[in-house]
Amino acid sequence: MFMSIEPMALRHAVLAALLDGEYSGYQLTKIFDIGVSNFWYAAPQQLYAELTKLEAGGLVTGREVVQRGRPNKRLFKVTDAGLRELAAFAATPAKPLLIRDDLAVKVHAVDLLDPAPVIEQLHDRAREAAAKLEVFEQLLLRLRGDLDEETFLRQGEHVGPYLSCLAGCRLERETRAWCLETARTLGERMARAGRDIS
Amino acid sequence: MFMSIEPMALRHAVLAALLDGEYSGYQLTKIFDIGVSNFWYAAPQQLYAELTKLEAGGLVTGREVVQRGRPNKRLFKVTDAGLRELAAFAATPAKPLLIRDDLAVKVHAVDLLDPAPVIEQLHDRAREAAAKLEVFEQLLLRLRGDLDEETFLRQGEHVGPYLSCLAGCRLERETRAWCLETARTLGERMARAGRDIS
DNA sequence: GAAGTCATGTAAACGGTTACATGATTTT
DNA sequence: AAAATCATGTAACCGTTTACATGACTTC
Repeated sequence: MFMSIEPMALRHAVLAALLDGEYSGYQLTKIFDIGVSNFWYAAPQQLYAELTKLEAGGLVTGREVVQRGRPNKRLFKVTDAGLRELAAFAATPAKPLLIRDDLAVKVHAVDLLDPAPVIEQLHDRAREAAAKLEVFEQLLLRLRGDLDEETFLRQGEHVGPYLSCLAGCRLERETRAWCLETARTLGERMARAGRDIS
Repeated sequence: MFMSIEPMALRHAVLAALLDGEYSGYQLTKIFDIGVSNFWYAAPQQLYAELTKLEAGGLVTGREVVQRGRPNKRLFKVTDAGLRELAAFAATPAKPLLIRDDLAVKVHAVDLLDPAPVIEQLHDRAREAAAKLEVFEQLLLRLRGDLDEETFLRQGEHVGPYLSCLAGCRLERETRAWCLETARTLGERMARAGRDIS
């Protein structure tokens, strides 16, 4: 059992991601790249390490799966103790969301810098956000099957992943919109400044 | 001078926050609580430590200000070397935004947990988002003075802080909306489940 | 033949958080 | 008299990131 009471945050994200089945460390890295990526980022190496710790703590169990033609893998699932841990976690007050955004720092300082590379990065980010948005929207379709959203949210059995994915959609949509607007604003200011010189 | 080339992320946020004047460590903690809080979180102790490192690296200079009735303070401003550092930072590709959200983890797992505390936390988060939104909107008003937004963005001199604040507004607005919607959905499902039992 | 995927780790360095520590002044 | 604000730090711990390491099989 774990002695520590509070921090250690990745742990709960891993438990939540494992709730709907058995996955290997490698498969988890894929899940963290897509389905969970809207609320948690983790590097692959973190996941392998975390699974080892969770297994040592009895919150997940692993079983070896022998494969032909491929390396063997270990599939993990959440134990009863793991579920209790998640329940305890869910009942304690959430910490406010902590943001740290490189690109916003650059925009904040843009008046004293060359705006061109910042504009380029805003377009990059907008493209990434659009791509993620598409992935999330596909995921929503898959999750709700042939029901429309309202019906699914009222009557579906597993709405958690759907609801968290909706948050991801909102974030990506706004990110895309802000990046494009900001890039346009900075671009127009650049154009004007160029004209003023010539 | 700093030897390391890339990570060390707080540093750039501090430089960006210091661009519009001289501030003490204590004042910086206030700025990180408000104006910068839409793209970076830092604990007070981090800021004191970071200022010390930045000064040792020549990226900021501090000057002692003797005060009566209050402890003396040190005011810091960005040096030319600091500005060059920021410029170099702004020109390198931004890392994708990394998210880690406790509350979304809980929502993701909510189907197997007691939804009541999660709903409560969603309301808490919605309230916080609304409060932050108000602060940001006041900040926007202050920043653009008596110009309307469009005119200010075209002709204003310092639009960086305004643009980054717009991102904060978008985020808080969506956060509030998602939290309230999600809380309502979960609440209605709870009510139905309660009726089904009785 | 090269690139990509499946599969899992270790170790070192870096960054962030929490707890502790101090002390004067101002406001309630 | 107590609480809040101004003002700055140290030390220990925890969590995250990066670099390194390995190897078979599959697809282009």
